[in-house]
Amino acid sequence: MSSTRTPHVPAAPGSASIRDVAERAGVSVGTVSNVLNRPDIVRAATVERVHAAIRELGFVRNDAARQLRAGRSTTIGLVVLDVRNPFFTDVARGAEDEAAQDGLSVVMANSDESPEREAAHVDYFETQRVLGLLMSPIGDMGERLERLRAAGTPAVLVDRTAGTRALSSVAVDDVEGGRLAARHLLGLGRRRLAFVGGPLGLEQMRDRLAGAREEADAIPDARVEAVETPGLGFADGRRAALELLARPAGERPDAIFAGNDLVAIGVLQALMGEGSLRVPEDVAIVGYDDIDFASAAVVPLSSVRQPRERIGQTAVRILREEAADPSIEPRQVVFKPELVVRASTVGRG
Amino acid sequence: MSSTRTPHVPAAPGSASIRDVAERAGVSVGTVSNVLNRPDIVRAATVERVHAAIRELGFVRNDAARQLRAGRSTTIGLVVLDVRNPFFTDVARGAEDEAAQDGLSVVMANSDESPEREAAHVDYFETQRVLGLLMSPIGDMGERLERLRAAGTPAVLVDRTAGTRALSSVAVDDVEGGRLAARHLLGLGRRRLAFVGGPLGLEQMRDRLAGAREEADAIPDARVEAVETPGLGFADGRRAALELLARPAGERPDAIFAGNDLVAIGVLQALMGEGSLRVPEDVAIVGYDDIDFASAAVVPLSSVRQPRERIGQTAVRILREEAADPSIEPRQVVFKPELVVRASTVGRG
DNA sequence: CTCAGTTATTGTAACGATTCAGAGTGGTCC
DNA sequence: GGACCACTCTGAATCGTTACAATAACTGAG
Repeated sequence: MSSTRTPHVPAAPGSASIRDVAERAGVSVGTVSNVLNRPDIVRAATVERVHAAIRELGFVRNDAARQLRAGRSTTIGLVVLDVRNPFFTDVARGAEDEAAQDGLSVVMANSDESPEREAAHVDYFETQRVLGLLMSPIGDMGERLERLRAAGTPAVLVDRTAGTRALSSVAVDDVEGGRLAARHLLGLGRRRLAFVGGPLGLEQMRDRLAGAREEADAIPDARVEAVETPGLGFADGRRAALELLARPAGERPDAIFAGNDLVAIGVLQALMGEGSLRVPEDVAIVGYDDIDFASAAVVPLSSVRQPRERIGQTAVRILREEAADPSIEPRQVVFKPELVVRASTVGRG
Repeated sequence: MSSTRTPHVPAAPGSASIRDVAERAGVSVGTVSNVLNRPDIVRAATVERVHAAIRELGFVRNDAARQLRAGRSTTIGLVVLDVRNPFFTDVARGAEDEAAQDGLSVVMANSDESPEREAAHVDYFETQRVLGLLMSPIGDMGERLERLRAAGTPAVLVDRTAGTRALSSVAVDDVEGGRLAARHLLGLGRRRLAFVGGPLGLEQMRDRLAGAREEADAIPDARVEAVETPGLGFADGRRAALELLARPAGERPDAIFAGNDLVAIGVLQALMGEGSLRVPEDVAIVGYDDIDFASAAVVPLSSVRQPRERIGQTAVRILREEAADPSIEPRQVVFKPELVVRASTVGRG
């Protein structure tokens, strides 16, 4: 062996390994690794020499090897329903900030409300042996995620309460959000409410609707009609609003509670544009999420705000704990939403 | 050695390795690997036996080990300026679809227009030894990307022409886009155009403005005034529009060309809302990007469309070629934009 | 001068998948 | 019956990093 020691080629430009660094600095690979991971146990002069070699060779740690050895990566996978939705980007931001404190990274994948894409992303993250998964699932992932958890990859549901006690989740009380919105509208004297959002297959949507109905049921002549949309985009809101406009004026709702702000803005524009209705005089509108757009809409939008960044932060914190100790009990955290009142319900001043 | 052969523990639930699979199926690890990678050279019965073992053990390939051996990952890193911008998510979509054809994955990172975050993401992807990088850089990444390329990690600039011949890029001809928009507005008889967008430090913005001016210069009494905004959001458009509204009516432009659709929608809302102006009668508006919102605005927006998904596709295709053959010449692809005419310039019907 | 006790460094065995030279089997052809 | 081929499969080496036991070099204490 020692007679045929490999010359270990000069190494392509940027692909120096720890071994090249060791050779250059005149130390062993173990020492280089120590400089990288526990510099405190290495003599200062040696640390300096190794750093010099690293700089000269442009050495960059190979994370694949590191992971292989460690068994786990230091990346957290985040699968969101829709990257375009500011709600999720804010959650992502909160998660990233929290993760960065521990030197963890967050990478984002977009399922775009497609169960197939979602499954593909989870597959990918599984092969990557990510530290854990943060997800707002579209399909029924419960069983799969429990299996993953058992296999050492914890998952935390985001913006969804776990259907099972076996998984952690960080969500916002959507029933309460629905109550807040409806209570506000009812308090303004509106009686014919419509909930515009969907698909109602989404738990969040069902809960918001249920909360609203709960409030309306407490008032004799009040009711909440459900206008289901296939998605939660801008265009879905428009379409739903056009449907409502097609009705005789007397049968239209006098208040609309939208499944999210994008839908609300779509509704708003269609009602004011095509419908020439006045908001809030003819119809009051409450959105959900309180995205930036909400306050900047033609008529600033009243909306139910969720602590988005805190959701991301909390989810990462739980994930970290579960990754460190798999036997820990799953936790379900539920935040309270908050109503932000603007001109779309109370007019000016 | 053979006397002390490791019992190789039953393996924790989901963490079976290729070795466990081999043992279970009664074949060698090499065969399992072949079943995974070149099933055609393995006897059908063996393939079936191995697959059964895989299913029984819930085996999932460890990508870190795979990468380590291969030297490169099969993941493409995508760093975008702003995940919320539908332009980038569409580019991402195009990239993902193209990549998926080759079994490659795309992961997205958001620099949020911060050079620090951008650098951190590039660092991360570098340690990951990604197959390549797709990015719309904010800071001056030229030098760094050239070094990465030399080290075997090609990068393709997206939505930006490379400042250097040493890097590939896929962009859209923004000067032409500016020409299209201005030509259209001038053709409608408008003479006092305003370009609303910015910051003008962004190459894209300068080019669009330059294209518009080029057209206007060909017509005696036409001119294009630049109204610079600090960013490209909704609110930036609103603010700029309010400024214009503050002027005496005679000094207001009769047509506005916005740096992107978000700005255009902000302008639109402020002009119609606060300003009570009619669009397009009093002021015609052309946006840029043709995002979904554009066609769904209060007044559907005329806009300059860029082939977003094709940009992503093309970028991946170039990246793949460069990854396969590092000596290949960098290419600069420039697509032509296209004008989509809607009610914000030509009114109804 | 030896021995214990630090402190700094080395060398090597993993981690899991892939690759590739080689071995075993069976069939065909002369 | 031997040579040759095709087809399957095996087993070991390898990728770059980390952890850990072993060693080396020194410092005082007795």
